[in-house]
Amino acid sequence: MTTEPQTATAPNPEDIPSRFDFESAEKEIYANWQSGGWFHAEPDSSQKPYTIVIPPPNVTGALHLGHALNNTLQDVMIRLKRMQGFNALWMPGTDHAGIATQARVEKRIKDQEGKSRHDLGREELVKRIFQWKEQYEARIIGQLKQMGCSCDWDRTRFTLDEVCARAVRHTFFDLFRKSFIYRGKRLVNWDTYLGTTVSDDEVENKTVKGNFWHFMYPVIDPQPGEPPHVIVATTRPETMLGDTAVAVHPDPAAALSKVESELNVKLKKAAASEIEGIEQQIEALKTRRTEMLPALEQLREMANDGRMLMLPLMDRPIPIVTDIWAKPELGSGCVKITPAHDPNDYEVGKRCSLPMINIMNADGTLNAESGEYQSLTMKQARKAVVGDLEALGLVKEIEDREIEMPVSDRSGTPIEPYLTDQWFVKMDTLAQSAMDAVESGRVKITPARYSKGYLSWLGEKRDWPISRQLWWGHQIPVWSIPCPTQADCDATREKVSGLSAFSADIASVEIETSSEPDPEKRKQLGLPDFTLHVCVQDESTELEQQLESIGLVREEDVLDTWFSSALWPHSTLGWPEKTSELDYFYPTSALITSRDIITLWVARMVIMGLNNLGDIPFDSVFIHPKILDGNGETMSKSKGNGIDPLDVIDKFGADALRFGMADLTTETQDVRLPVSYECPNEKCQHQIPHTTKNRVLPSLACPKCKETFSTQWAESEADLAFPRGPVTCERFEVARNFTNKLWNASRFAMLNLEGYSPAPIDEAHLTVEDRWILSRLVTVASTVTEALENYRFASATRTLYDFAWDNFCSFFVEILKDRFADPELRPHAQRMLVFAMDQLLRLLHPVMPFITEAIWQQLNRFAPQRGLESVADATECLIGASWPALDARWSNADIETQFARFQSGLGSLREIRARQNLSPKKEVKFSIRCDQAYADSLSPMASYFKSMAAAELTSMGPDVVPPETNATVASDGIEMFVDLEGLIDKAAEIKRLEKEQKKLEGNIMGKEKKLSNEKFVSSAPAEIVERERVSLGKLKDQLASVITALKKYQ
RNA sequence: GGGCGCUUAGCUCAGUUGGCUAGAGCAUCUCGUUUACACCGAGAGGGUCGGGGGUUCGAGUCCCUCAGCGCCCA
Repeated sequence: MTTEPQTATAPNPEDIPSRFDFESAEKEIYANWQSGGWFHAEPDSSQKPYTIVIPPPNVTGALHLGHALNNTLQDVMIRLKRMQGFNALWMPGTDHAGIATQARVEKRIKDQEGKSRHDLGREELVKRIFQWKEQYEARIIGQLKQMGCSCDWDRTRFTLDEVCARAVRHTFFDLFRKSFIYRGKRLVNWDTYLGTTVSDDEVENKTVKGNFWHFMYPVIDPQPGEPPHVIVATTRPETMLGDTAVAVHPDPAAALSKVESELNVKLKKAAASEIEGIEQQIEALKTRRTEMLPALEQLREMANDGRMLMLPLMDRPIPIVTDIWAKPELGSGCVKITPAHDPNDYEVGKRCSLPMINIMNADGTLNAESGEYQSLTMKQARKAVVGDLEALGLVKEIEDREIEMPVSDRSGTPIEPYLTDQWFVKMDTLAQSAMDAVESGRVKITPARYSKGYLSWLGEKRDWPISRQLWWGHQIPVWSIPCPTQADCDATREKVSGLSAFSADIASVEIETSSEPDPEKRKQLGLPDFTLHVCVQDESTELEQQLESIGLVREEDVLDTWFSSALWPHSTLGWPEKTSELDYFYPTSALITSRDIITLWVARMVIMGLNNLGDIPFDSVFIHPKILDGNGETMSKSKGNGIDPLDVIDKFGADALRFGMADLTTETQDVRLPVSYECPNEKCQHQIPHTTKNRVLPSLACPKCKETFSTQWAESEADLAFPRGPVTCERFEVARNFTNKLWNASRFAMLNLEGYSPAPIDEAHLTVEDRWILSRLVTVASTVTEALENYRFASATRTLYDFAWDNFCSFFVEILKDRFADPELRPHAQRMLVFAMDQLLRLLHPVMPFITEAIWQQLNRFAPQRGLESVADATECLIGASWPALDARWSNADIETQFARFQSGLGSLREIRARQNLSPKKEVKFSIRCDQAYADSLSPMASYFKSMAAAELTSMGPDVVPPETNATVASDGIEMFVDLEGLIDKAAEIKRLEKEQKKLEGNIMGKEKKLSNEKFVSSAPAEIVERERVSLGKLKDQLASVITALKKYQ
């Protein structure tokens, strides 16, 4: 059903700007999409769902180009699926990002007000962080909107909001009740500044200058022949206060031999430059064997005899133990063991059942266990300990040495290994379920190689430490009470179990047995035999008060951020409520993220989805490349090399940003994006490449024009007053130029659509180029669809770019110019142009939604009804249009070959024109000697040579006689003669022919060699051999023709 | 130490299962403002596919090895 055509009158060229004004268009278009409800999805059983949950950006700060990439790809998929008729939901939201955000806000408060979090208190700090969150959440969402992201904003979630909090409580309760959650001691990375644990991935190792101190520990009652001291070396002398043993290798001779043989193996393979160093090492080992081995073996015997050392300063007897951690090839061959303050020593402590003495308070000062050094900081203690040992004459040597120092990523302070109580999730069963999901193919990871890391990480089944000593996050819903004795424990348990919550099964109790096995020691340290923990499912003031009145106290710690992120695919859909959304949209369809959080996040979502719903969270995971800067470094906030996508949008437009992003999404794992500032001074516009220094400055001076400009980091009024220097990158220029090309193609259409009348096309009227563009459209549409559905984004963008520019603009539109000039051909030509544009716009929409929508609206003004075999009203918005589904019968290889002949002929003509330096207006005549079939296939396009190469085809066929003075081009079994009477530049022509001759001879030789190789002819597939033969024949014809032509001039 | 990548034109990258003369964009050079577009058009130059070995009729593509770079996990 169509209404009367209403074609707008043609605009004047000056009515349509020759550049797309993306700035104003983007805002308006986005607002229209939103008000049209296009982003919102409701469960609807008549449609298939397609769901993506956003990797929630951290509210730590603004988004950078890495996020732009991530979200572009998601929006491309969502828009594609929406057009394909799916009920597409893109679930948006943000992540509270525990430590990262708290650290950032704390630092800000410290800088601006000089206050610590303890000055503010928990409630006030959380309030402040919430204010920060509001600000950055708004900014992040604003950025996503400007990028064109079609998220269902009505459903926006935050990992700390009520819905998510409820999901967290229910999950925690469930795991607690299944006894998957426990509390235990663990050596953690302690940030003494923030007063919290930081995870391994938040620790950075720095190489700094330090010392290696050699101390002498006296032997208690040395027997005759025994040394009076044992020498140990350390880079952290202050930890000796917590030493509980000295270790020596159980078989030093064997250990030395092993090292030596390893060195010998290395020596054999070593490069010349390394040989000397390795030989020296082997020599040193030999010396060591003769000089030190007896002493080490003696120490080993002493250890076996249970001999003791006196720990200086503390006057504590400590044993000599044997453990493989002691390296006989290093230092004295003995190593001091501080189990509570060193990860390796901790393992030794566990192996040798050593006491673990914690000498540090949470704030980094020393505690009562360090005797008279109590309340010094670790740094002060170092000085004091070294000084005191020197006074005692127990320092043997101090070496200068470079040491690896772990530093907190968040605060920059050195990490102290620290033994504390932490909550854990038992991973064995849970991890196995997530491994099965990927191994069985229920969750498909693309590119497949990333499954390996996922599986091997899960395969370790290491328990997940989930407590963080922070205030920003989900507070652990556990109330605890120490029970000194079994009797206390039973009594408390009885009291607690009597509460109504227990009969309602919304609270659960667990008993923790003290980790200190020695009852005497427990008494000494005041440790209870048991601790009773109660976990409460839902927030309940009443129950909490009841528990507290019994004497239970709530755990202060909060949960690891990833705990709530792990629930994201179902918590956002309302779980644990049985919502219709959950029922309809879960499991989600795709998860698109970057590789650094495959284990931290992806694996845990699979675990939690399976645990909470018994189903995987998503069918498919796509891991996209990481964006590196021009120096090959990953973009991150801490480095300051992250680029605000809005900078790019301001300069190039959102479509260019998106196209650029999709275009660099190949299957590689990283991609470099060298960026520069552009001097905003109109007359200068100098490009200033980013360096490690200038990329973090709030303002800088242009080295060329010396004018100062501001950057994205500008905060002060003074900096903001300077003009903003945008960030540029070649990739986006290419993309921007592409949008402009598209804009102008549509501009051409608008200027030529007056009098457009919609009608189904008559196949009889289709020209070769019509059939060609239709055939190309079928191929391009299927290539793009297949590429996008398999996450090959760059392949899709390149196909589209080439098609739009090289096929559509450079040929189809160019040819149409001739046809528009002819009133008889015009109506059909208009319909073809309209149809081709319509299809192209649809194909480009997922990647470049704004400009395609803008052009669609214009096209709707001039050609509201369109179609190929039948005509229909176009949808009002492109976002809601259907994905192209052109009948495959339009695909036509013969037509494409036929058209390729025209293109090749045109190319030859243009090349000759350029070589001969003919002015564009100078018309030439040419003829083609070819068989009749070829002539017939080319003749429909003969007239186009005139407009596209200023060349007139005078004759074509088998009997063509070349003109006296001509330039000859032979290719594909034909000869083309360009009449150059009175025009020829002989030297140029000879040069061209000689070059051609050389090239042909080279190729012919290669092919002849190949074909004369009997093995090739007999082994290679027949079609390959045949292809080579045909190709050789043609090359020989061409060469003959070139030689004939050359002879004429020589 | 283990794992995963990368090395192709001056730069940034394509190159599905080995098979026509290894491609693109930018940059460079030449020509051109013809009424969609100079954010444009026409043309050109530029590569022993990191080195070495192997498998094969045939290797940028598969295998081994060496070198350099990056990331992840210890």
